[in-house]
Amino acid sequence: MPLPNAAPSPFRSREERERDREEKREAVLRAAVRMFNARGFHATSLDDVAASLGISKPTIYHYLGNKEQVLIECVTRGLELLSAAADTARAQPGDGLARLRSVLRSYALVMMDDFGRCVVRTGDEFLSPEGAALFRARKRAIDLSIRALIEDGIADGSIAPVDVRMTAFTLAGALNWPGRWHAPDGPLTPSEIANAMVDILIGGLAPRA
Amino acid sequence: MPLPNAAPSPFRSREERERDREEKREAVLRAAVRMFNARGFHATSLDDVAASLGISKPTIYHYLGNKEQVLIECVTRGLELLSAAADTARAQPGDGLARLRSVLRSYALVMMDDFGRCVVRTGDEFLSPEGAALFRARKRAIDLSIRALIEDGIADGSIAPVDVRMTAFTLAGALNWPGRWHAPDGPLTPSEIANAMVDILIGGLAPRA
DNA sequence: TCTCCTATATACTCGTCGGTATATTGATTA
DNA sequence: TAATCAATATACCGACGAGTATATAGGAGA
Repeated sequence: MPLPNAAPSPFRSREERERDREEKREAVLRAAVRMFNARGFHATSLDDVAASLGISKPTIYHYLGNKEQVLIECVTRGLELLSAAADTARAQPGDGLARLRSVLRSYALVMMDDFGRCVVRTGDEFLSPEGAALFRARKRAIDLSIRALIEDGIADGSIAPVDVRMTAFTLAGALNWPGRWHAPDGPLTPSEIANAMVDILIGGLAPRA
Repeated sequence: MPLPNAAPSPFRSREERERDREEKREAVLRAAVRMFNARGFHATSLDDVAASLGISKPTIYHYLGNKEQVLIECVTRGLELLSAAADTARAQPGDGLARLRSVLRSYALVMMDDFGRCVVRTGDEFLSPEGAALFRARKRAIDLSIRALIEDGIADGSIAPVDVRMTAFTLAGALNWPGRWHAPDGPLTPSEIANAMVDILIGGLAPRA
């Protein structure tokens, strides 16, 4: 076992080196997604991303294959957050409406995260046909999760008998939007925004009789 | 006065020439907006647009100043459709909720039009700072229109006492979304989609007691 | 008729950017 | 210690695409 207060060795073990590498990869991704979100994918050059990290472009290519792959990794992370939100909330107790509410809230929060934002700001047109197909498939899976939850709610009577497909589109559309306009330094916290939006969507506008 | 059935003269008067010019300008804009929507602004070259009309790039420059101006004219047309929708529906009779419903419906329909789509697909990041400022100002005006309508409805009791700002964001977000996913050849007509979405937004998901 | 304007094309410039070839340095391993 | 591999840089290539210089052809007006 190591001595207490042992000076950190400059010699890295195999696992340490692998961890370093992973860390650098992540740093590239984080820098890239921020710039993609701020300026748009096509308007961001990998030279810019590299410069923002104080490195050079070939270093990025050392960690990631090409520009599209950088984008795909970013959206993939966002999609994973979204899927995780859907899956965990779905496994919770409560009636359909309560579980849907929970999913919607998490979904909205992800949309105010850098990687979540990237999902909604990345149109199919930025990806190669194969990339776009994968992207659509993963979004579709999330959509189906939400639909399933709505169906549950209708079945147990906690949700009104709405058109499931259109409802899922409408909810997702509304909750995607903060990905485009929300500024992290605004007066409202993501949590407040998520709560407010979900309440409006669940309750509607017409006054309750 | 002209003879009945006069053969159309190949010699154009001044007004005819001006009308011709306007028509060609419009044709360029229509071709451009379709391509921008399909492939994205940056991925569409003016050579592509020109080719789709069977003309050459300098001809586009003859009618429009530069690529950004082409985009600005496209979004402007979309924004005008949106403003018109808001203004005409707002002047109609009925309580706040009824008028809001009418605006939302029109808004959704515009989002399934080429120029309306362009508004929602064009991020600020595609525009120069001045262009973006103008764009934001016009979107803000539309947002304020919708907020005013919501306030009217709350005042007359036809709308529940919701948070006006967040509600406007939520509604607009939901209705913007068809601009990104709606395909003109889908099974549902724009009118059906608009109706379904507006019903969901107005009524909410929770069953009425 | 001579000139000017409009509409259009061809052919070019020039900057940007994705991607790569290659060199270097230092640590790892046989 | 020699060979190898990881990490990084500099310098380059090639494509693409916005925008322009310039030519032409024909109608409009003086």
